[in-house]
Amino acid sequence: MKGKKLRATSHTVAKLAGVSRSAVSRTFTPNASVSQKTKLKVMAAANKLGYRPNFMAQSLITKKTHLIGLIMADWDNPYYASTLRSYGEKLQKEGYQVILVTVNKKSATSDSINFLLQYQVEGIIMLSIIPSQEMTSLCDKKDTPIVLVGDSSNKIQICNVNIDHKAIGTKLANLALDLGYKRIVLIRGNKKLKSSAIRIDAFKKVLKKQDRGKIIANLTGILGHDQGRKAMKDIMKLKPKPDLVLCSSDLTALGILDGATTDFNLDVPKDLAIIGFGDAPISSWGMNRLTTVQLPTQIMIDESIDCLFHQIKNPHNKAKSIMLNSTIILRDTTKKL
Amino acid sequence: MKGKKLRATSHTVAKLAGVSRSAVSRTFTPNASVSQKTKLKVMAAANKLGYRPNFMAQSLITKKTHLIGLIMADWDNPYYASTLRSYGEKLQKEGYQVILVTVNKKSATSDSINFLLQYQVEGIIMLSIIPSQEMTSLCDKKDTPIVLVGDSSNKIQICNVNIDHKAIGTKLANLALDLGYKRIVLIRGNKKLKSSAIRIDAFKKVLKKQDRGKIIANLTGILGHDQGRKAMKDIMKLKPKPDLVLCSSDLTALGILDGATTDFNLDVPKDLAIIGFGDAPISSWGMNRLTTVQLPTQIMIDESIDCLFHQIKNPHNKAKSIMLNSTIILRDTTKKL
DNA sequence: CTGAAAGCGCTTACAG
DNA sequence: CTGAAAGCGCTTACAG
Repeated sequence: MKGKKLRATSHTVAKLAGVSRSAVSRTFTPNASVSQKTKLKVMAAANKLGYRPNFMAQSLITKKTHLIGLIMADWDNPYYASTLRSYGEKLQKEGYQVILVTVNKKSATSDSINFLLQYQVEGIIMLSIIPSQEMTSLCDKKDTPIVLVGDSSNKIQICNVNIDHKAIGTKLANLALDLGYKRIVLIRGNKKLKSSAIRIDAFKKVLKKQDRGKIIANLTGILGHDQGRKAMKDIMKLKPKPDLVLCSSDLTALGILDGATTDFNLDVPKDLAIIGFGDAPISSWGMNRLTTVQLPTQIMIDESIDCLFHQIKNPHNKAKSIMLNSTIILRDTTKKL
Repeated sequence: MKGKKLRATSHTVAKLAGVSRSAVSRTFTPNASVSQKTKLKVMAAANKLGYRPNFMAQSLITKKTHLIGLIMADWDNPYYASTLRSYGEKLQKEGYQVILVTVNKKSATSDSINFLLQYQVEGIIMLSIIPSQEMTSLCDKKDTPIVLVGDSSNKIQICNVNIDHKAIGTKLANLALDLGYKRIVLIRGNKKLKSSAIRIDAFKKVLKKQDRGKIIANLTGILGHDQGRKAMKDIMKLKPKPDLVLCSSDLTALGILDGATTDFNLDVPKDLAIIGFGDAPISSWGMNRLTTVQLPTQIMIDESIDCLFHQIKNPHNKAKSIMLNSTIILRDTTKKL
């Protein structure tokens, strides 16, 4: 007779403790009006039965699920694990749990949002998602706050926390010119990402304005170490030969670096300079020493959470976007100034 | 007058469609008995109102939340992002969503489990968690299946999917001896992890049995690139000097490698050989080329999900643990055979 | 401080 | 195929 023991409910506990269900509920509600005496009785019964309130039932009444949806694409990024961890820890500290939805770029993000809304999440954070109008109107209908981290879209009214890509593009161009680079290759991943487009536009604008330096190739669809290393083969065929490769990700840059040194025996930065983006931990390890752009990751996380909570607490708040500064870290894959 | 529009419920939809709430419910239940005609009416109303069933309310009746809890520690591992992604994708494909709980080693995992149980998760997967009796008895009380991935414990009756650490420890020892290494340093992270303890025991046993080779240091509490690189300084002080460092993680091994080559100008593997564990992507990049142990990561993920679903479907199933084989990958940080 | 009652949004026998 | 009713496990006015 290993019959399934019924799960303890407030009813069971109330019966055992000899009180009403209300009393049980109050015992588990902070600052509710219960006498110490009944509280103790209820606790004893609850412990005996292994009872804890059912959040699902609770949420039906309180309208609070304490659930935040996190939608992530672009998983190839090495610092995504730590980003995710930070979100998890911060959100947990605030008393929220995260429902994680993974999305490959092709799949419909709208479906994920719909799913999350059915779980009555109190807010949604989207990382590296290319936003669409449809997605946001979904959340609008349900009054669920949403914040987009890492890509912007002027067409969409949505709270967006992002790097100031225009500024960093300009900075990068000035650096490249100051260091004397003249034949530049641009490499990035998904060209639909607004962020990199903005950065590159700003970069180009500086070259044009100063009438120095030239972009001899503008490669897209290349992301990660292996694709970078492979792309290096095509880059070697270019003539004139480039003197700088500017990447949209550190991993890609490290692939280029590997290709250049291991496959083609180039001297970096003498024969070819490389600049990454993101300052992944690996980029500063012993032999890599990549010049790159350091992102204020922790600040982005904090700001996006603040932004979300602000919307949760003030439902009729307008979407206020936030722009963050990033810094170029000079290491060994570029010439010294 | 931007009054909050009330969320659509089955009631609202029913009224608009001119049918009963049952009809609405049936429309959203696959294979329920509804006529095409009412279904269409309901759908029209639902779309107009932006209605979708509330999962929380639904779960109260169906006893299904389609939620799986994922508890992770040990986030420093670089392949954790991809592991997480795989879990997410596979689980989503099966119609489940994941609630992610992050845990630092110190914090009480029991609390996380309690939390997840309150959300009525249908199962829990724990990654790199050091299990305790308390945790499992919690799940037991609620009849919630749990599977532990990546660490075992003989004291605990729990479904465990893990590498056969004894076997790989033996293999590693035989390899080390075959390659002629004699003065070996062992490095690992948390010494409470049963897995590495088992591996090391098996390793030692071979040395003892063959009466060859010697462990000249057994370092614990060292995990990740930076700590590895730092540990290399202590290793250099050892005498006699070691000829092999065996690490419990690729990242640590890469730190050792960086320390050896960058900080101490050693020739790897001539002056010092290094073996990692895990075969992280980085380990095979251009300049690293680390000899390491390749783990059947995808199989572990698949097996652990299968194991969980099996328990969900057969509630009275015994916990059957699974042992997986791993393979040594010979690259450039050890001598050739 | 306490309990009976109503109700959150849903599904599921039940009777028609 | 359809609807009225009961009920999932909880909380929250309400009256005492």
